[in-house]
Amino acid sequence: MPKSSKEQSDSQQRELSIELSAALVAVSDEAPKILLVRDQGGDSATHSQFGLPCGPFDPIGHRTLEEGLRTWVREQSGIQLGYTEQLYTFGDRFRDPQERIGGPRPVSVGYLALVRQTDLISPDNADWSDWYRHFPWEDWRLGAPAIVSQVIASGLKAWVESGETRIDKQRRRERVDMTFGLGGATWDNERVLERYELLYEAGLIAETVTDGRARNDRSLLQAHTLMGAALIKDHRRIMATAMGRLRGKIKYRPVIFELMPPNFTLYQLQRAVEALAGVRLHKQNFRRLVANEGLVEATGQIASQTGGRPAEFFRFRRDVVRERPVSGVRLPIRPRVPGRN
Amino acid sequence: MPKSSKEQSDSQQRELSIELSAALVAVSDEAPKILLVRDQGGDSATHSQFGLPCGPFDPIGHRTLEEGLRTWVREQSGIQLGYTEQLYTFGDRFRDPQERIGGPRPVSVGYLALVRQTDLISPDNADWSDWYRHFPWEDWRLGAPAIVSQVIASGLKAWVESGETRIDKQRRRERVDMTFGLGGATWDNERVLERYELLYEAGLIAETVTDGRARNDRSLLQAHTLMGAALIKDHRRIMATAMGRLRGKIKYRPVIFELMPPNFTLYQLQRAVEALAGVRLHKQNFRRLVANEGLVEATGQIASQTGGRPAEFFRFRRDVVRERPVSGVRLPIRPRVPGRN
DNA sequence: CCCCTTATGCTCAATATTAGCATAACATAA
DNA sequence: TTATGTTATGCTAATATTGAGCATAAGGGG
Repeated sequence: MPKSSKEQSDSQQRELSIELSAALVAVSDEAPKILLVRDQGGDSATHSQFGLPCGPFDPIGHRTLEEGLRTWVREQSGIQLGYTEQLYTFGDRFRDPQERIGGPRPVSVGYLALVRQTDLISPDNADWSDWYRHFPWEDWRLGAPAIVSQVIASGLKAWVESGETRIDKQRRRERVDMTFGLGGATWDNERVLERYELLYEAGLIAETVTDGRARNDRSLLQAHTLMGAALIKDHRRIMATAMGRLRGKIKYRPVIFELMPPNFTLYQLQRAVEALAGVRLHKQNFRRLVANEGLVEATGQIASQTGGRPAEFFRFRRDVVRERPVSGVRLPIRPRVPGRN
Repeated sequence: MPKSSKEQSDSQQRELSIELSAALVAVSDEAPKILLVRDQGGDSATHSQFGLPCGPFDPIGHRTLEEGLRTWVREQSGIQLGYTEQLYTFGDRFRDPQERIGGPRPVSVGYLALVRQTDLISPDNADWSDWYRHFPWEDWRLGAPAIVSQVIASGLKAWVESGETRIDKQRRRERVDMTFGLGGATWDNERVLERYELLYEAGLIAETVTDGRARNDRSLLQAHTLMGAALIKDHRRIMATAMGRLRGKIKYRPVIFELMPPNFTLYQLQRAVEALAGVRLHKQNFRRLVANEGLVEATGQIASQTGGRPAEFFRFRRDVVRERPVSGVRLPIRPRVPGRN
């Protein structure tokens, strides 16, 4: 049996600190948005100065972790959080490059928070950023993104080839195929985190560089720019976790309505789902699903607006939640080649 | 804007410690099992001396949270963990009654770990306990458990009535109906945590008492005994989280095979799923689903054993995971009244 | 009024699911 | 040896759910 680690820990645990970080997600202009704040310290290592709202957990002042999070978000962005859900606790060593140069060992608890379109005023010091600016390979609404076939596939191929042994290469290839839907596999829109971590391991994104490699390689920098905007620390990883979770959750819980204004047309609803899921849906089937689940009810009001027949406004039926175990919005996915509806 | 909490936290964060706890789950004898270890300190407040394997996270000695967890589990039970997944991080104040009398503020990261039947030797100082001994209301394999209609329904009714306002009572009733499938709602086997927390709030289980109420009320003690065996700290809450997650997960990921021996009959597989899900399934449909998903392949070997026609042994097809986004084992639920198969 | 756009109703075929029926292959008791 | 009980396994009819698309309605702008 291994030596107990108790003695060590008692004396040295002081190094510990818990950081609370929030991925605030909203949808507007048919794009998923994430709230970023400018980092006071800056983080020259990744050339990024933006990150998620975050702050240390205060065991005295904060009654719960979530309360601490709410406080920090309010302070940094002025936003009062609504729907909030814990994502994951990250504690790997050297997550934050600061740690190498003597900073404290960070453990960070990531949260997903949903913000309604109507509340979407950009606060001081913070900005709503298009989610796909940081994950350009995740948007399949117009078909397979160019960056997958042009940059990622080849980059990952090189990584596969750089495997030590035959077995190793084999395993790498399988992992690549599965996570990126290459080699005949299908693209699973929920595997956002797995894809991010694979790109990280393969050295294809900016964050990897902070773990040692040359920082001045021009072509590398250029490639990394293509691969989406990085954030401080491991905040892009938290974003990936958030979006993966959200993509999964909209399918089996009616969380999408946390992002919608009180009244919306079915098409607006569909657009919001599409923005998050990163795929286009079949319109008629989508409305049938939503209607059959009894998720919405007509308000009687008619939309005044955009070219075409006016649509009716609907609202979320809060009662369904009480009635029965209610599922979210399944995804009647459309064929790759965009057709009429 | 509220006063920044930064100043406070810098000086007083020392109080912080992170505890790693693992819910090790296995299935044997058609019952889900959980590994409990005897608590050195004891916890007179809840009359329980058993808890999950756990220990403090050591930022120096542990490279990752999960590694720390593995170390602690190995030390306390001798078990080398296989499939492991992080559940949730609990940080509410006064989770642990020790805290009231000056103990440190605990933040605890809970994990779910799956242990294969074959590896099921009960280690020193630890025991595999029937999961339903701690959650007797969760087992619906033989229909609605008596405890729900006889003890819980009435207890929760009293709690509903003790609501302050009309609105308050109304809300309580809705919550009760939804989580326990009363008043026409359907029982959702995944809501294990919600049910536990509701019982906790309503004061129907032993853990509640540590938050203030009389400890010597005889009828109360008796009622609490009926309501399943408690554990130290908030370990029963972590158990609830684990089982809820697992019940959800077996439906969409093939995790059930992490609990099975390499070869098994389809009925053994079904029994394992039933044990976890807490419901009985339709046999023929179950095997069709498993077969259609391509999750298993026949080994050719025939079971020698129990009364009836011998069954064929199957094994998990590891390749499916590579082939496509593979779902778990959906639950073709059988009617309440036990019938033939 | 024609044409473009979006909204909405509806159908048809392909699959999946639910609930059983029926038969096979063993063990054991009459 | 046969009847009976038990579990395994194949198969089917009735429903429900999906996927794909046709068709019509109802606006706006030339």
